[in-house]
Amino acid sequence: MKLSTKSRYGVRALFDLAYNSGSLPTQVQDISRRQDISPRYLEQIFQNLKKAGILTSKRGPKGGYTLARKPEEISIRDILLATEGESLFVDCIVVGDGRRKRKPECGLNGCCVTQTIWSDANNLMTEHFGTVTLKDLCERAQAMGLKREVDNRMMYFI
Amino acid sequence: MKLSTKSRYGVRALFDLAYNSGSLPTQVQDISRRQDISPRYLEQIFQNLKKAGILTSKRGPKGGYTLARKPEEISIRDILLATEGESLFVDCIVVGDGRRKRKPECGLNGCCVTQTIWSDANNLMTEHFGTVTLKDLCERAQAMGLKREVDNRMMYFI
DNA sequence: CTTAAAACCTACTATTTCTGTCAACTAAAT
DNA sequence: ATTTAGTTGACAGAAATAGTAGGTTTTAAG
Repeated sequence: MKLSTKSRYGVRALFDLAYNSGSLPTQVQDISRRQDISPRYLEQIFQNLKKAGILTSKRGPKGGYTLARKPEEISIRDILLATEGESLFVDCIVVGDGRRKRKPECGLNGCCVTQTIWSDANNLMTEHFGTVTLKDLCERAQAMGLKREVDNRMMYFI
Repeated sequence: MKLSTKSRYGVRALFDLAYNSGSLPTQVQDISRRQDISPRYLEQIFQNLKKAGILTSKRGPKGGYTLARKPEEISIRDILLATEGESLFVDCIVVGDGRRKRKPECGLNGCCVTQTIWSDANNLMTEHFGTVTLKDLCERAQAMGLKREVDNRMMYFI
């Protein structure tokens, strides 16, 4: 069980957005270049993140994407929810409000012992990822001495 | 990111072994029947678990598989290590003694901020799964009132 | 010694998921 | 009007997963 690239790229891209962007929207191609992710593919990922309410977009010249909330209000959990779905590990557990049912998968639904382990693990991870935000990532990056890219659109105004 | 069936079946099968077996070896076909897993597929999974030192086997008539250690000495972590490999979540982190290198995956090796999150999560899960053993599963099963199957090989001796 | 029951090994196939590309379309700014 | 950039849905190649199959070896029992 590995995270899909949608999750890994998604987190990287959102971090990039939080770390390198000012108040202006950032284009997919810039993030794509900095993070070395196929721009077309990144567009797809960003669509999901937009649907999930993590990103907002602006079309046209000088358009691009912006974080919908402040970095400290976007957790890894939020991102994974958009890219991986409700439950990590297995599909056969019912999570949250239980509106969406999952495929039963095995006949022993409800009385399956192993289900409880995956459910516990899922809760643990959800809780953990809920406490890590984009702001934390930015702080780590700064502590590691990661360079911010100068916004080259500013050049025109100098 | 979902667990592979090898992991889920593996845990189920080992639990079954711990819960339903006496001192005699248990055949793949019995576990397969009780847990509704394809016997041929289960054989493959058991080979890995044997290589990992979790199972021992005996060939020939009245042969089968036995747990290599006591149920309280086999953790979910041990099982996942055999079925999923060293690291959950991502491949680009170096775990353990570092003898086995992973594919770099991204150019930013070593100075990647997001890598640290997956690494943290991996450690957390490893720690957690390390504390849950087959014995715990058996206790949960008993608490849930799960019936043990009578070993029908005993019938002949009545 | 023969037979049969079981694990063991290797290869193959089908299915699904992942990853990425393409083309046509729509909206916004100049 | 034109250009820039996001939107959408379809689609294709690659890789991983899941499961099947045939044959071999070991061993207990008759």
